[in-house]
Amino acid sequence: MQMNIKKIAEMAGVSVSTVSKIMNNYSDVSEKTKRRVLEIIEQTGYTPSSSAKTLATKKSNLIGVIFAGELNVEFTHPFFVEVLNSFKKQMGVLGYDLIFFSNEKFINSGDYYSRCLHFHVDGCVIISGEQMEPAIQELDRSHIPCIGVDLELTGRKSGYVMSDNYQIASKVVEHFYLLGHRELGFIGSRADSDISNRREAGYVRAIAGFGLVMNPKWFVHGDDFFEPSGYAAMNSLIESGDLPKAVFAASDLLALGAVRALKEQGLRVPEDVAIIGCDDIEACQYTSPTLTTIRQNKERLGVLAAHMLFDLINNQSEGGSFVVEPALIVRESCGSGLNRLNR
Amino acid sequence: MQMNIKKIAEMAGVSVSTVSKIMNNYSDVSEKTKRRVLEIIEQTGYTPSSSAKTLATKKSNLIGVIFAGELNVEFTHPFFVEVLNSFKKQMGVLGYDLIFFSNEKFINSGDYYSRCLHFHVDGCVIISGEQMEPAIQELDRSHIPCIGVDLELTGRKSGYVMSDNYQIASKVVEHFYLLGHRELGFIGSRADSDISNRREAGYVRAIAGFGLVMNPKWFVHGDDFFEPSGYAAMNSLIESGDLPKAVFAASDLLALGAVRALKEQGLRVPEDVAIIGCDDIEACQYTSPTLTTIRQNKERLGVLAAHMLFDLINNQSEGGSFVVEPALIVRESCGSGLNRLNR
DNA sequence: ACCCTGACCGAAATCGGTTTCGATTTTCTC
DNA sequence: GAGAAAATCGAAACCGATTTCGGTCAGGGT
Repeated sequence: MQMNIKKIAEMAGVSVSTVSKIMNNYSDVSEKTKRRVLEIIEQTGYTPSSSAKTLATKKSNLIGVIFAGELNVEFTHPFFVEVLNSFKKQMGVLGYDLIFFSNEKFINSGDYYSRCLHFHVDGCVIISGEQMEPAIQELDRSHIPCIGVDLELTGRKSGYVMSDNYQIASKVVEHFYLLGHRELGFIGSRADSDISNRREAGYVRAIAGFGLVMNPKWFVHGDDFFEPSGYAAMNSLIESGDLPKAVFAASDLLALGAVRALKEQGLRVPEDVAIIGCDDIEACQYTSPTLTTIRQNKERLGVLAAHMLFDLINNQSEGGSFVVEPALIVRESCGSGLNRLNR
Repeated sequence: MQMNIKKIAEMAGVSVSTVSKIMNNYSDVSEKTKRRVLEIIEQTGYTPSSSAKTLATKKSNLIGVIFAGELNVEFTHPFFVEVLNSFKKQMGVLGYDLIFFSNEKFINSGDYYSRCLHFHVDGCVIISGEQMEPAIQELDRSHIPCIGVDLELTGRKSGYVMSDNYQIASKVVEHFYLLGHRELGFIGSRADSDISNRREAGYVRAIAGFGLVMNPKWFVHGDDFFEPSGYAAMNSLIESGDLPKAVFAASDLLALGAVRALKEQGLRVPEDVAIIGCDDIEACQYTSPTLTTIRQNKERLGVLAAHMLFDLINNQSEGGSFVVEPALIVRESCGSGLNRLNR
């Protein structure tokens, strides 16, 4: 039988307010009645209704999760999924559950702000990597605490986490350089992808920094961060007849697609072309050749996002950003640079 | 400024009830006042509070998502992620949002039923593939509509979807058989994995059905459905010095792990050992060799789960199950069976 | 002019909690 | 043992919606 606070109160012979106080650790309840009431709560398996509680307190202990951007990443992108996993776990220990807004109900309207109000979420996390849309800006500027993952939110109650994309790029160039490569190519996502652009900009800068010249013909772009885009991009490079000796792909999936295209044409990785990816998703370890990549600390990104959001919700911070350090993970797709590097 | 129904009513010069009726398509409101009120709602961007609505109606339009089982699959298993993606999309068009319970808050208590009541979810989907835990049974037996994905729920208000695991196994054996293989091995998940066991049972039966003999030494098990387990399992097979000519792995990730182990020992796939996986996750297309596998129709599983749940919620069905047909996808890891088969 | 009928609208109870503040009881102090 | 302080408890307003049911009013029929 479905319980509510009134029934509990009756059974215990106390008032509704007393039961409520007990559930919320008020101090003005005697140990004796507290025990008695808790006993009954235990027996009946009573759980307070979240909607009633939310209605009364205007707090829901719910975090909205938004996958922004045109290409519906949703759960398909391994990088975001891993960040999300870590975020969910951390948010769980902080006492919050996650609610995922479906985009289908409001097709093209994407009115995230309204839905945040609708559900009374205490805060939300926005996962993107693409350009900022108006609907997101509205949220960013609102009073609702928001954390962007790979999305630069600058509102008063907002913050974001991302990896240092410039450092990512410069680590790649350095590695290529030390391995003796001077002809560096790049495979990115679509032109309006903020993250891809940062990596490209950092790459270009690092190339100059090492005194190399960049060849625009070796810079190609796919439609997204997924494997087929990398495959297509590398094929276009191959067809041009002018291949660089080393290619940095803005995601591991792009890199994997590039490798597949190369192999299909009978070209060897790393002997003919060296490849470095980005993210360090699990698959990197299982492919052949295993993929040299830049690791983004996905677990830390998730934990940081959770803590920043928590602080924002509890007014213990004013927003801001956290940029986490990437790390070069040397595997096979660039040759055994290990030996040379460790010398 | 945050709106509520009362303010809207005042601004429009009508009563609260009238506004509510307009929001819910009641017929006893004149076109004129309806237009006037809608105008104001539009201008103010008013969205009704879900908690107040849920409190009053006892419907939340929320679906709880539960990852059951000891090994925290969460978002890490590509198969479930794809089913979930499709489920989320379909549930979205039906007007529902998803809420993910975190396990951390109630460590080891896993009292899913209470949390369903707490959030007033209209139904929930339980993703598993492992054995049934008591906390799930409680939910299954409750009045809350539940759909299991790879989990056999039999309650009065429950149902489940899964692929036909026996057919999966028999398609594998048939394919191996037609390719001329007579020595068939198996790599499964842990012994208490329901799904793995079904596939194994079907495999054993099919082997007998083709008049072959099964060799228990060629049947090994990992700890889960992930890559490292497959790697370890294949290594133990290799170490035994007695390798089958063909191996069916209960998941693609297991299969990929097995391939990696084989390659590491200088063995060739498919020349030395043929491999078939299961699920047809995206990665199958990108590995080398590409992986022959049994495709589970993940999109259909998700859509079916959504519709079954919807019907259950609206009392339009009495539960039951849907078993979807698997399909053999021939790629490289068994050799070019294509030619022989198409003859 | 009167009654009847439908169309339209609103008052008020309700959902299940929280929180304030005053009332009552207990304990303490001298 | 009286009075004050502290501890304990409950009445009632409130959160923002829904829904029932009765009231008002316009217009049509006679």
